[in-house]
Amino acid sequence: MNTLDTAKIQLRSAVENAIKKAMENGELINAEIPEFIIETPADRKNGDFATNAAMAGARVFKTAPIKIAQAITSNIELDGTYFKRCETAGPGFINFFFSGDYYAAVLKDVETQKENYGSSDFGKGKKVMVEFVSANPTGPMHMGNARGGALGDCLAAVLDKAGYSAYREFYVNDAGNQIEKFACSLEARYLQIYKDGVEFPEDGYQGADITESAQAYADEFGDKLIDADSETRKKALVDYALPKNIAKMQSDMAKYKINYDKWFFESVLHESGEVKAVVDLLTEKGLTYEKEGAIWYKNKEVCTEILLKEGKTQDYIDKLELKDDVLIRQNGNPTYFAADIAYHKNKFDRGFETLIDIWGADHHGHVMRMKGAMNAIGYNGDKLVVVLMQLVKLVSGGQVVKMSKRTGKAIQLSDLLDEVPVDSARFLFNTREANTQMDFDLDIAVQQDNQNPVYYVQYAHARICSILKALAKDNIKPGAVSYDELKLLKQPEELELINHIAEFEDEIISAAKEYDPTRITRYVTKTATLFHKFYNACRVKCDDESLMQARLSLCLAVKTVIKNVLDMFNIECPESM
RNA sequence: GCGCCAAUAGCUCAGUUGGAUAGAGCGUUCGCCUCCUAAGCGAAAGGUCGGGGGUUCGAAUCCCUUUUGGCGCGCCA
Repeated sequence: MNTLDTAKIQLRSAVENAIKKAMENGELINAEIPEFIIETPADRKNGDFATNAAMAGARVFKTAPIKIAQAITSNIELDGTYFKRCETAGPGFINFFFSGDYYAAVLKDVETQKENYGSSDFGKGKKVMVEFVSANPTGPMHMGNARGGALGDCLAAVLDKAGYSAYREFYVNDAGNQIEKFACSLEARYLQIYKDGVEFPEDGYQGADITESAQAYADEFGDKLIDADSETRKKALVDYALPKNIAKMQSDMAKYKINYDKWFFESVLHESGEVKAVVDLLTEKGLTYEKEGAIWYKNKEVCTEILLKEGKTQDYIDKLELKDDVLIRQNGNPTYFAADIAYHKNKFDRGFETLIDIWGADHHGHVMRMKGAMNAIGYNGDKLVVVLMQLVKLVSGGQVVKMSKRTGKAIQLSDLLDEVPVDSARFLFNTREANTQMDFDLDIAVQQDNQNPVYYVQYAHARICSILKALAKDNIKPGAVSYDELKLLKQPEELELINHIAEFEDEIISAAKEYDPTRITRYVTKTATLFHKFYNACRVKCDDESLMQARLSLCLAVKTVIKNVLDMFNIECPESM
């Protein structure tokens, strides 16, 4: 239990006991203790914690909030807690102020836990899979994949820190319709090298990468496929181009410092019969039917049931115009949806308790039917969490950048990594919540200065290291600091910084609960800000040796927090800049 | 047409289960190194929280309605 949580629990029970005591001595009428909250006021001059207990109790106690607040404060016992005093304020808030023991205890926590500070067993070791990026291997990765990569990787890191066992997976769609399209596109581009008037398929992939792959094959193997039959030709081209594309994705992800536990190939699901098996399973459950030569899944029926359970009206459901989905096409090939059901079943069967998918927001229409399908085959759809990610626009000089200056083609992830330092990209993509449209400012990302938040944070760390070095030169080393010495930290900048450090573990847990790693980049940026303020207000190197040791201890705590965040996110944490 | 997401300072965005005078960065203006890294800090200016209703002690936050933008409603993935 961290010090902050301990303090909250102490406070809640102190308030409840005070209410009971006030009822016993007749200052309040007998009633059930109302539900109340304990929160951190926006303005710290209103206390370190505040409760609305008096206002919340106005009705049951049939008394004005201010009078209830007075009854509580006159009966409250704060001895033995991390609080030194309380006061009533405003419309009936009761504000509580930490004692010096609290701040000292926080710093001792950090000192004891070091690289584990911020970690918790909140997740109880549960296995969680984060599947992210999963870009189509028929073409290069784009900006959206860059955002998804940073968000997914850092979300997994946050989950680990919060006590889950996170697993990173990339789903490679190396089968199905898009591979057929890929093949036809490659074939057309290949033939166009040697013949005039070869038509490009209407729904083919237009990208220059297809032309380049066809050309690369031609450069290496010449025109030997011209007279081959189409199937042989397409297979040869795909067998040549697809592994290259996948290898490129793998090297790009490695460059982006993302290490997947597994690259899962869709083709495996087809070869193993899992796709067919899941269709059979749905059929056994009476959830499929044949129509026009295809096998359909009763999506409307399944989703309607879910929505009714959620309390939605039939009228609402009717308006949605839910449709059924094809699982096996007229031509006998399974759809992406069929394979995706099999894939998610496979994930659950591997023992993952929660599946987190990071998808582009353009797939949101797919969420309900996927959860429904999980329910339909006997799993819990609520254990599939889909984090939707809105589009990202690349901006430079206030203008949206659509093309790479260097290549003149659509911006790719590899172009981005050529221009922007990896740490900068990883951090900046984690400054905006997934579900908001985002402008990625190229100008800021390439700057190695104060405008770039990642450098701002790193600078705070380097500054601390510099202080330590400067003091070491004078033979001053951080030593064992006593509680009493730590209580010398009384400046507002010192206390605000310690308050913030105390919230680290809770912040990680909140980020894990909300599947939102972006909270942590904001948290660590605030940590840096508060440190810089402290640095300007208080000198560490000073004549009072006890105070110096206390401040040194605070510096070390900040250093630990920043390092723990940057290490967690796989971002460099330099000792000098 | 129906649905999902968004709208907060000039710009980019925070704002916790409804709480006290709505915040930060950038930009603008003015300050701070004889002293541990000025890649830093302080101050000023900047707001109809898209509009309108409602719920209540109290709303940026919850409900209804409306406007504007992004996205989705395939035998595509």
